[in-house]
Amino acid sequence: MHTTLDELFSALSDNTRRKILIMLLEDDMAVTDVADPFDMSLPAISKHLSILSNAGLITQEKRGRVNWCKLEPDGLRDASVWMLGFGQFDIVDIESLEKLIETHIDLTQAN
Amino acid sequence: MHTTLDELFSALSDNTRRKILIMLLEDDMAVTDVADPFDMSLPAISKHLSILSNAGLITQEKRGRVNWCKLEPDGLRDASVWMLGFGQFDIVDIESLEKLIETHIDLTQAN
DNA sequence: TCCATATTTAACCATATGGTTAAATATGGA
DNA sequence: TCCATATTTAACCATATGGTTAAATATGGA
Repeated sequence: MHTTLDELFSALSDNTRRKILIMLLEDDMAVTDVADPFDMSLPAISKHLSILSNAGLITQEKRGRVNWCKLEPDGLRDASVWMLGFGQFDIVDIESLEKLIETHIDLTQAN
Repeated sequence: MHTTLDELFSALSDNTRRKILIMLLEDDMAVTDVADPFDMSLPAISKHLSILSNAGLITQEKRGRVNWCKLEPDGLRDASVWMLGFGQFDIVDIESLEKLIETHIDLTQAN
């Protein structure tokens, strides 16, 4: 799925959508369940979800009546590649990056 | 300068603005010079620049008639912290990250 | 002093965005 | 078959966004 950086960053520029992404980090969710914590109508959430889909940040799979929303792990890739490729590598200090890498390696080896 | 993630991602969601940031990676520039490569009016560029300022991605310093635009190195920090903290660490594969870190360390030691 | 240069501000416009409510659609289950 | 549940679509609305041109502002320099 080819999406533009415009779509990606724009999808990320809304706090509701960022919260949804974080919720989906836990587990796949039905649209109704995604909507639950928000003080907002179901159609509004439905629209946010299609924006996230179009940006490649989630996928949706309809099983029966339920449309399951699933985080798309590679969705952020283009955005982060842009940011890293941007060259301002100090965006995160080296130390915490190395810590993250170690964590990642640990997790990998735990599998 | 406290800016929201909304402002940050939203500022990054426009290709003109991303191009401007990359231009400023080279060197500080006057507003007129920033505008030059774009097929767009000066006021339009001026607006883009204030959006980038408000998002904390650049700073502007007026010297004489000229308003110098300068990349704000830490501007991307909050956005990238969000993306990394998001947990999907595979956004960039470990290998290229390590390569980047090495490059960075080389550059640091070259100073 | 007066013109040129650099930039922003004002007023405007078309389209996008993020929300609403009401209606439509599709599936599940008694 | 018929109602309930899950979700989307349609129509609408207010405000934001990204552009325009014309005018205003401020500084530099002859």
